[in-house]
Amino acid sequence: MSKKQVNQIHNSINRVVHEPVRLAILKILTSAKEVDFNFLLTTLGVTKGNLATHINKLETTGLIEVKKEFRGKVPHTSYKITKTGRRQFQKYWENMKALAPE
Amino acid sequence: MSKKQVNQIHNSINRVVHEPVRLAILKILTSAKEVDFNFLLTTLGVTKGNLATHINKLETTGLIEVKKEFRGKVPHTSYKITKTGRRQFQKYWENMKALAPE
DNA sequence: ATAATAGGTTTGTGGTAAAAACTGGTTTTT
DNA sequence: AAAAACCAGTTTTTACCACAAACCTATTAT
Repeated sequence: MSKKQVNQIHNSINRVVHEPVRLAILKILTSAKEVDFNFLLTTLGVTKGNLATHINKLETTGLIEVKKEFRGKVPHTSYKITKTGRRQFQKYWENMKALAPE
Repeated sequence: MSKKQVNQIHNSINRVVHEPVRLAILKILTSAKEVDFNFLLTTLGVTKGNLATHINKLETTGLIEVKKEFRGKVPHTSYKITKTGRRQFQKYWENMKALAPE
């Protein structure tokens, strides 16, 4: 392995994507049709506050889209990955491969 | 993808390994024969203090071994990955694969 | 009436990455 | 001889960030 190849690779790692809980959310969103707050909550096993924070981060950075609606009188929030999100998720993994074992 | 398969996967991610600079160090150490402080410094492009901290973390968690010697009167420090380090690096990537796109 | 659900926000704690400054010596340059 | 640069860090400071716990408003189920 040459110096150039490894040089600065850690700088290419997108920290927003890199966080494990957010990685899991993005992974789920790449394959699932519909995903709502409760599904993520039970699937990931995190606290509500923590989940809300991660979702917020993903939304404000444009990686996911949030849809809020009322089902009757009950609020219901669902999420989907954006085109940018999908691209960045792919790109993240391309960069990570440079740090994986051969 | 089933719920069970994703459930809690983010908890399996070893945070010591997960940090990009440390990932890069471990990647280098899996293939390089000899690696010293200066090589890492110039290759990674981080500050000395930052590098020393990461090295410390890797040493105290048993992932790398530090060898200090004098070359004449000049101190020289070199590093190698431990058996545990190699195993954990492998394991980390196995776990990460569950979060990668198909 | 009470508890549970839904989808959060706010607050507080602790950990951590990273840069900058400092250290104490050695070697090289001028 | 003095200055600059190298070696391998430690210490200090800054600033962010993950996570948990508590709180909130409203609705629905028992």
